[in-house]
Amino acid sequence: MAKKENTETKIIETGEKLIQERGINGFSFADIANIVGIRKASIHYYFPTKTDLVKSVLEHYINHFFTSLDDRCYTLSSLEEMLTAYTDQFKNSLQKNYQVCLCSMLSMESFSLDNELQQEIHTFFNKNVWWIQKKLEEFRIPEEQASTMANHLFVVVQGAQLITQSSKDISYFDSIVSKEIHSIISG
Amino acid sequence: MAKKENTETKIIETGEKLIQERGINGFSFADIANIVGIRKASIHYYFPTKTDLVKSVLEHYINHFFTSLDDRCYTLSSLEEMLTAYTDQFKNSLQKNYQVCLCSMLSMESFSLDNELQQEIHTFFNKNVWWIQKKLEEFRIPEEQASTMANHLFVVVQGAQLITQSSKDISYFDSIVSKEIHSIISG
DNA sequence: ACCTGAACACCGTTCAAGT
DNA sequence: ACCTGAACACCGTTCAAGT
Repeated sequence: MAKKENTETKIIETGEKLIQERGINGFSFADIANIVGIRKASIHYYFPTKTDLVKSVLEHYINHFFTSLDDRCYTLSSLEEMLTAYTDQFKNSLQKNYQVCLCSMLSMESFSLDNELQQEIHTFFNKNVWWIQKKLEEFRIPEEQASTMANHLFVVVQGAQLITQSSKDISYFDSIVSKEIHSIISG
Repeated sequence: MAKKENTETKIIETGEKLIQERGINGFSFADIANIVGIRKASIHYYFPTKTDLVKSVLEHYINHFFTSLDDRCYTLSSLEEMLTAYTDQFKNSLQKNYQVCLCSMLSMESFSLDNELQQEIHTFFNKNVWWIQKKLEEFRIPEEQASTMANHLFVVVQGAQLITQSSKDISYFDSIVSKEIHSIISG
């Protein structure tokens, strides 16, 4: 499937990058306009309000997140590899100018979000925990234990991301996350 | 020591509350001016720029954080009580309109911060881990183990805070944090 | 010492006008 | 269908002017 590089797609991809780096209130339509090469008024033709843009960016992000994760896991066989593939989704973001998971950033800015958006982020978080738990159960870990472990790994990833923002030290993220994965594998 | 309720203090306290709720780019000087009861231009007499205000707010927050924590622990005897006193600092914030730790919010917005501010937040985080580690060592936990546990508890608290922002469910914060404290006490 | 209105370049948003 | 300049009320910041 060829990538459609139309204006709308360029706006969404630019918005995604800017939100992950700066947050919803940390960039302007003028920033997007400069990067995409149009005037800021033109953005409103595709997205009447900033909220509309955020909704499209969120949909694009969530879809890509799980698609690429499942694609990656299809080639893997061990639980450790699959959990690492999961946490690498976040590590790869951090390696792109310390970008954080889109939903992590939006979650901290929930005051600026309407109820629908807050609900979608909450659902994404639940889907994350659910995804990890199902993987653990595939490898014969009992449901209750798998649920606790999944919640725990997810929380650790979120916290490690947040701390990396000020430390700018990705090796701290690596160390804390791999310790967590190891404790799941061996425990 | 009587509390000096002058204009400067009111601006700092209002700024602190607004940053913890909305983030640095989620409120305006007009918001502060309305609450404090002055015109927005007057704020610049005390704080020439928004960065200057954030620096004062940060200093006020960090000082109060460790002072009230140590005051609290002075009356406690068990490790579990002291660790709970630590995590209650964050829980108490969440109970005030889902306010997050000031430095957690600022850390996610590090793009909008100068190097000095980023460094101060990093230092606050290190002080947190250090504080937990010292408490564990006071209760005869060996240094290396105490360091790992301290880092882990801190990361879990940060992640749980972030998730609470979109779930608006403080009992999730409670559950994940108390599970962590219990695993330290019994492990 | 403390406060203010007016001005500046910016922001998101609207809209009538262009192709 | 797609883009734009101009206008609106807002934003942080500056400054000359008030007490």
